[in-house]
This record gives sequence, structure tokens and C-alpha cells, in this order.
Amino acid sequence: MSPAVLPAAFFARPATEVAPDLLGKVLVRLDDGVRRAARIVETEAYHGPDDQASHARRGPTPRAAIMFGPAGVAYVYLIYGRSHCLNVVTGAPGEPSAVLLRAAEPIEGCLHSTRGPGNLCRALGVTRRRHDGLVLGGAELLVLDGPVPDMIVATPRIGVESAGPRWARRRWRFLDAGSGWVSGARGR
DNA sequence: GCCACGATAGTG
DNA sequence: ACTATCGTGGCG
Repeated sequence: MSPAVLPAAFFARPATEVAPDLLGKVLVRLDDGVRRAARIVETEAYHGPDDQASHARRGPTPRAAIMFGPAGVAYVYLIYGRSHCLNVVTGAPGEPSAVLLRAAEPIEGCLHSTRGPGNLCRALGVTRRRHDGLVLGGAELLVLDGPVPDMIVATPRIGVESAGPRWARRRWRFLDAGSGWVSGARGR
């Protein structure tokens, strides 16, 4: 029996619940018949319009509007002019939140390292042009169910210092502590 | 229009 | 520690 595709209802919960629950699940990208897959080992929650680290903090701007929509949709953006980052929209419509997929263990067809959010997108061939706004569970992108990791660790999120201590301090980064594929080679 | 800056990654 | 590289969004 092959693992179930996670339904939209899985994502229609607060990002802080969905983020740890995504650890151990398998991200699949179907690239013109080529299957690329990786087991998710690191995520971050971006929770609501009050979260000053979230792209949704300024309201539904053209880029962030997708986060205000229904759960289970991909939010892909370009950062530093070079790296794409893949999120899954979570929560109820109108409440902007999302989970950033930061690292995974390669399973099949990966083109590059899957450590770090930009690298993960590159490894699976995920881009803003092609995938932003796509419903997960369709012909291009989906997440398969998988066992919960033995040990989950929560830490502060990466690269959000400018949001201020109140938001940077919150432990909304979640790791499969048993995986060697989490990002931050120098323990950051 | 204009421009400062970023949920990064690779090099030194 | 330093910076490449370009889309986004604040501001005028």
C-alpha cells in the first residue's frame, strides 16, 4: 500500500502545528514524468499577519497574497536574486500563514543538495515561475504521508533577526534531530 | 520611477 | 566575514 497524498485538510491548521507535522513526510515533484522526491527534515512556521518575520506582515501585497488564500497551495519566492524558497500555505483563508520547507533527505531524482531552502528547490527543480500558486496534490507537486520522526527539536528560525527579538526568539523552526540533512553546517 | 534590502549559499 | 544578484515593496 503506497503512502497517502496529504489532503488540503492537513494544511488547514495553524502553521505552528503543521510545521512539525511535516517532518518525515515526503515532498514529491513530478518533472515531465521524472519523479524527484525527498523526505522533509526541517521546516519553519510563519504564523499570521502579526508575525513580523513573515512576508504577510505588510498585508496581501502581490507577492504575499497567496498566503492569504486557501491552505495546501505552494508559495514560492525568490530570495537574494538567486535562491527559490518553497512554502506550503496553511491555516484558514484570510489568515495568512505558511510553512517554509528548509531541508530534506534525498530519496529519488534529486539534482543537487537538498540541505537549505534554496538548495532544496534547486534539487527538485522548483521555481517561482512554474510552481507559485500551484495546489499541492496535483500533477506537479505533492506531499506523501510518512512516519513521525523519533526526535523533533524546536529552535529559533534562521535569518529573521531583523524582525526583532520578540519574533526572532520564538522556536518555530522544527528539525528531525536524527537526520544528517538539516541546514546550518556550522550549527547556526 | 527609484532604491534599499532580503525566510540564501558559497567562498575566504 | 563578505557578497552575488534581482524581485519586491516603500516612498515620492
